[in-house]
Amino acid sequence: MPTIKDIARAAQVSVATVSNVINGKPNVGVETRERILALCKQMHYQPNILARNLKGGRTNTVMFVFSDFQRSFYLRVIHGINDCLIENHISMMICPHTTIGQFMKNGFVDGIIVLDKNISDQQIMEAASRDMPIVTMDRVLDAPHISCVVTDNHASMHALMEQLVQRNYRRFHFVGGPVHTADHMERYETFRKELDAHGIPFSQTQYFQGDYSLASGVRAGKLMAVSDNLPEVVVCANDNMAVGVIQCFREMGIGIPGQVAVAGFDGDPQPQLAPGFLTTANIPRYEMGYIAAETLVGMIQRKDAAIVRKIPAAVQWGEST
Amino acid sequence: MPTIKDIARAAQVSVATVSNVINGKPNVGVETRERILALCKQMHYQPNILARNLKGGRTNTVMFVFSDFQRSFYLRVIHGINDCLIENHISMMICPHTTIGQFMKNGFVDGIIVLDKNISDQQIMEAASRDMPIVTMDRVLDAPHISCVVTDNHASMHALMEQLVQRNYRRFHFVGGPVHTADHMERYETFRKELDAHGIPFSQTQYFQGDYSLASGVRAGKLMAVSDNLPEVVVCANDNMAVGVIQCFREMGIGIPGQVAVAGFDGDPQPQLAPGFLTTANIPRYEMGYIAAETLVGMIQRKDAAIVRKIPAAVQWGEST
DNA sequence: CTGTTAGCGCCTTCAC
DNA sequence: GTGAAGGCGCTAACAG
Repeated sequence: MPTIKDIARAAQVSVATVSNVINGKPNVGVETRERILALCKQMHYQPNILARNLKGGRTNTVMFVFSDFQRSFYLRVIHGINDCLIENHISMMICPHTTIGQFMKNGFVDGIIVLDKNISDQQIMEAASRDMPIVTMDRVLDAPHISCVVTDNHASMHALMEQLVQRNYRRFHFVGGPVHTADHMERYETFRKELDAHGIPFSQTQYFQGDYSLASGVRAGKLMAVSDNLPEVVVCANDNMAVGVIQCFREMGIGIPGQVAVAGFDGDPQPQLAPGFLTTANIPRYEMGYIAAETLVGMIQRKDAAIVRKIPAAVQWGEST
Repeated sequence: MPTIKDIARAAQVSVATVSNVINGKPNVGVETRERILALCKQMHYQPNILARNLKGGRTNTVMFVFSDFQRSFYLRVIHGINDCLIENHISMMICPHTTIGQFMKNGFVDGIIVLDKNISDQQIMEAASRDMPIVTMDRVLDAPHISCVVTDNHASMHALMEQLVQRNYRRFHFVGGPVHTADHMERYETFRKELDAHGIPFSQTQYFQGDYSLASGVRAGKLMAVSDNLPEVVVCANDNMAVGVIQCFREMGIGIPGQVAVAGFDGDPQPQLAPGFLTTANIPRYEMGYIAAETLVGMIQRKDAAIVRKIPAAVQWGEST
């Protein structure tokens, strides 16, 4: 690999001049510039990013912190991030939470996208406090250099409920996720608010506690069935639990949507169900990745201020309702 | 961020001594070493990777070249790679084929894993010729610094056929992929060989040309059905086509496996089918990623010679046969 | 317009 | 056992 020195020698100029040409500085004569450019091409010169960065420049690399390789829909997030970064000629580095230390700290990357619950809020804040632009996904943090991209649970649940009410569903059950999670709280809150808005009553006997797992959906379904407490429609805080409810009902011979309708929330492919069967709020994973990357690039290149972007999930109507 | 200089100043020693301590050189007094180590911890010192590499060291970073974010099973490959790299304290950089240029060339990464058909053999060879350790996946290249990790189509098809024959299937159809692809050729070749080995005849009327797409599977199925040319079992060069065949048969009221059995090859989740329904050769994506990374790490750290690793896919018996 | 100089943070001789 | 000096490839500040 030729270095800037080799080019300088070949062109009979100083390295500074070559550097100026490469970086598009105007202070170089036309013929000198052309000559150097030609040489660069001819010798296949590639500036060394490491050396360049050592001097405080940019690495044109963004880090994506992410560990959950079990959930295949995350590939869509990565895809979105990647597409945006490609357009901006930026590279992506994927790091699991275990190895971020060395990179967060020494300017190896220009910015960070965090979608990893193993990272504490504090770690993120700390990195941001060193002027590192950061975008968090699925988590909201209030700090100067931290932008956030999250699902708009309110708008999404609102839209879903509007459609359900419009189709004349009146007796609702709700299967909730872990009570302390933001997703659960926001989804449940809006669910209740919508019922109130339409004057539909709701009591504690209509609420079932789950934990986002399929098994907890099955449990909830069983509980409804054995206590002969069937609603017109079951709204679940996520798809997994909805699938559990459906499986349970099917096994017990309860018709869907004939006897009970079921709706979920997430929109990721459910191998146990026919595609498009489940009515759900479809979180746009690809788009959220793209938007996260776009936001980060703005912060890096244009010093954009931190911003919280709430992305609504479109209602995807299926046969389950 | 403190630099080595800051540590040296705080410890009242020269930077060289600090450097020696950090790099585990023996030529430092015990108490000096301890004092410096303590200081490093206390000041949260992190050596700057960029500067370190400038001097020809390692970046401890591996590049994974990959573009096909449509196929979700690739997440499993990434997972495998990632797990192996974590164990070796190496970071992973994911680059689409569009941005590899700058990285392949200037020692920004210690090695490369390529799983991207958009990269030409020649590009890979060229990078390898500069002493860059490379592992290709799903493609075999014969060059000094290039190892390869591929599916063992022969062994896998062999195993699949053995089981089919053992279950007394005798009349086989085959739906092939694009004839020039290595996967098709190897799978078909072994398919034929197995038939021969068991004295089972096969004629051109039993071969159907597909292109790995679901649609081509449907076409093949239709062709068999309308020409009243149904076998006991249809072996497909991949799962997609098998799903097509199955869909077609179902629509035409042909029982599976009652009238015709169907087997595929790949083992990736098929949203149209119940999980575990299709009999197939299950390619271990995670493991292949892991092995690819492991191989690369060996080449980087232990200067292992290039090697071709063929990974067999386990037969996964389902209800379709 | 072009060249000289001085670092960026670290590591590697080579003295002492 | 420790330190001083030089250099990796590049850029920025300043001279000329």
